[in-house]
Amino acid sequence: MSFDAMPRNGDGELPLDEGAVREFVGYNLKRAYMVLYPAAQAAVAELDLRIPTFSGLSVIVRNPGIAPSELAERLSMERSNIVVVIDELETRELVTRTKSKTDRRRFALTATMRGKRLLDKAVAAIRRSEERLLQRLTAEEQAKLVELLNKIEAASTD
Amino acid sequence: MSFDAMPRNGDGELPLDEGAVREFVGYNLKRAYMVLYPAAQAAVAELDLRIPTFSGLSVIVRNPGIAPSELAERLSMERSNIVVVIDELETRELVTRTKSKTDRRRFALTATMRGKRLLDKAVAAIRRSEERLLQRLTAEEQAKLVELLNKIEAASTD
DNA sequence: GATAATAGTTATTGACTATAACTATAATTC
DNA sequence: GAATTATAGTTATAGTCAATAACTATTATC
Repeated sequence: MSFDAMPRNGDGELPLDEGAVREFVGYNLKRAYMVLYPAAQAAVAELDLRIPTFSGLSVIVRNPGIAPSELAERLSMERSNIVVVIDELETRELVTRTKSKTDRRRFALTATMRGKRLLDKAVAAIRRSEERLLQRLTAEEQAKLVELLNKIEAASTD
Repeated sequence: MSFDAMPRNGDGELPLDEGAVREFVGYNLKRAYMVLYPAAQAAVAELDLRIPTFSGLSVIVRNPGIAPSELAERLSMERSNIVVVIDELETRELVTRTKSKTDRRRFALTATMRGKRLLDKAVAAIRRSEERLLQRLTAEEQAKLVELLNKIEAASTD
């Protein structure tokens, strides 16, 4: 059994149908992402960080000496775009960029003390933002969600 | 107990740490989205559709007579950006745009036969794409995932 | 009737992504 | 070991989508 869509009379009293998009996991994914992303953006903006810059910093802190190309791969970004991120991090003295001795094509990226401290603050800020927005999900649900998301991510190599 | 990050020697033999980003639901959301979105994009591209155009069409088909501003609201898009979508749909004769009689500021958008047929094809194409990429998830897992995503979306009004 | 609000439009900007072309170094192949 | 190929980083540029401001026409409100 199916219900035909009713023509709208322009007075806006009929509830809007969601459209076929709602059947897709991708659309639901995007809608949820569009809740968390702007919130995270606002959280790090207070520390004068953009999301890509924050992401770069977060990987460099945990991987002292990482090369830009490795960073790009890890974050699935183009090398050309990672350059801008690194420039920003270096200018703000959050990261140092030194020539590798074993391969002079490469740079070794290392977070400064200042970079580490700022990262800690940024992490805390995004945590607060997610805590607020994920209130309706239990810890188990959040874990389950991440597990399912990671299964999708893993499928990209299929 | 914590493990300090090991300095990298530049020979790339150490596995890269994920960085603090991975702790966030938002990051995992984005990574999964970045698997499904380009696939859906490629699927509808074969029908000469972009994702926003497809989304617009999908809502108009189910809501004959819908106004552009309602469409924008339903898809969480700016009115100014919806105009481009509608232009495209009208030019391709997938949708008709007629003045509302009760409120002459408004347009009434209605899908043509051609629009409905193209939507069916596009829906089928995205379905195939998602079926392939969501193979690792059971039907129950997919349902659970959407349920959790919708809880996040609902939190946007908090 | 004057004022404010809404619908649609246009132009423009910004953020992020993607591509191509280039230089330097290193790895390879003959 | 010289020539070729591949890799790392960079620059410039373009594309996509989202966001803002300013404008006109119409309707609603005071």
